[in-house]
Amino acid sequence: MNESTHLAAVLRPVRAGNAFEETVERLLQAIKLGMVTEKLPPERELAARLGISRVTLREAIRALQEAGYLDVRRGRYGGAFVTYVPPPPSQGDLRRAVADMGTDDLADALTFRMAVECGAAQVLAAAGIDGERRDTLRRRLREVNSAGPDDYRRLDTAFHLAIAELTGSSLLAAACADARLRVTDLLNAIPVLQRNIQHAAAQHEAIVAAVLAGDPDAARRAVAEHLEGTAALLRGFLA
Amino acid sequence: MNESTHLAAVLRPVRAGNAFEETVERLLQAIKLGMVTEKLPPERELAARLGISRVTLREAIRALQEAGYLDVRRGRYGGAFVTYVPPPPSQGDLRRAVADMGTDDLADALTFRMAVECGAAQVLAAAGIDGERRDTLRRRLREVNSAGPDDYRRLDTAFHLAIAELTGSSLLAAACADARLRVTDLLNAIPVLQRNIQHAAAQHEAIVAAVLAGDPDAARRAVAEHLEGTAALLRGFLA
DNA sequence: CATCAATGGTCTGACACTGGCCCAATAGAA
DNA sequence: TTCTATTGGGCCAGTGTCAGACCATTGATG
Repeated sequence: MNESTHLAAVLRPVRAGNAFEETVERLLQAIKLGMVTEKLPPERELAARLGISRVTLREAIRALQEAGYLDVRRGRYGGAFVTYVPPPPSQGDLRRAVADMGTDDLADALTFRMAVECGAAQVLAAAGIDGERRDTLRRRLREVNSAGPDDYRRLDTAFHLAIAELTGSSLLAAACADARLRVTDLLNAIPVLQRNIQHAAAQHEAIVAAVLAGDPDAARRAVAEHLEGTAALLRGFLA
Repeated sequence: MNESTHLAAVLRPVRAGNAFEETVERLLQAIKLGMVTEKLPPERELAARLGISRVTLREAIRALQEAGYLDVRRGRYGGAFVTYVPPPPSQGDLRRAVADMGTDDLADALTFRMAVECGAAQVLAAAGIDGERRDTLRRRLREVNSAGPDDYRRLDTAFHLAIAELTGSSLLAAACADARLRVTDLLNAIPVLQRNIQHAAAQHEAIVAAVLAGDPDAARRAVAEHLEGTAALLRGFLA
């Protein structure tokens, strides 16, 4: 194994696609994750946030509009309104989603998610968090644990992301968001069963308890167990 | 805290800069990390790897040539030869590097690195590795632990990256490479003391032992301790 | 009803980036 | 010496992207 082994990690493609494609992807994920429930920010603001021109953003919005995800209205109090509602889960969708990304990429994504989420929980537990942030974490926990099937995925995402964000590292938050994005389609394709929610709730409790107790090992273990459960659920529906 | 809190993580800039800038950055990092010690791959191949046009790549190479990092020669057996040699560490360089990135970004980078590297070690330990990969890991360990001050940083990078790569997740490998890149300039600015090398060597041994033993908690703890040591070293030189 | 502020819609000139093609130089091979 | 494969160097036409300015529409407000 010579030096070129590591080169792959550094000399990888500089950009994933053109600006238009990446923008469509981003917006689609924001919508599917339920992070934008009403309407998108104004074009000018959104373009600035995404670091692209308004023209490119508008092309992406138009594509999503034509695909039925958005309803764009002009005039004051207008905007790009989200019309997307998650489709009912089906095994067919799951298999298609897996086929779309390939089994290698699936393993990659699950491994990546395991690493960054465990890392985030561990860091947060090790650093300790102050009163206000403790409240935030507890609130997220309450929200996801009291969610109904419709809101569950969205609030689960919010909970997991909150852990990364509370570390104060935007790089870590971005990595966790990215990891979650990569499995969104898969999770959306499997049904949300009350039994699974309750099982996950106990694990969420354990994660929060470990973080609040400042126990990095316990936090790591709790997250690992939780994500293992999710992965097992996926495998179950695929088998 | 409404839904918009999480938006920051998803509606972040789509691209970090233009293709030229990103390419210069990539190549510079590959050079500084010592991953390219002799010469770069041919322009045509490199452009394909980086997913950019040859024109853009050539501009980046010319910039690095003018900055004294490369020596470009034409004709068969020509190419872009690396002329860069790491400058002697100095406190001034360190302070400048810190000032360049800002203290917030520094904390962000250190936190990010802690999370992803701990996550990688944990995942690798949990998954277990076969004979061939065990040998790879052991070889990397031997190399870094027997390195002299000149080669130390390069082989240390190789060792840390090997852990991420052995998980088989290219996303994770990329994240770890990215994390390392963000602290390269800082590490290059602090002197490599024999005492520090020996201290780190013991920690590297502990990491490998935990991974080979399949003990995720121990692996996590060993990496955390190691990176804490590095962070403390940085703080010490800054104080 | 007239006005206004916020928002999407459109256009233009400039620059960045691409893909492809051919030229120039170089060192080894014949 | 001559040939040849490999590599960097240069150029061009086409497309993507940008920044900014201006137009069009809308619903609230006075």
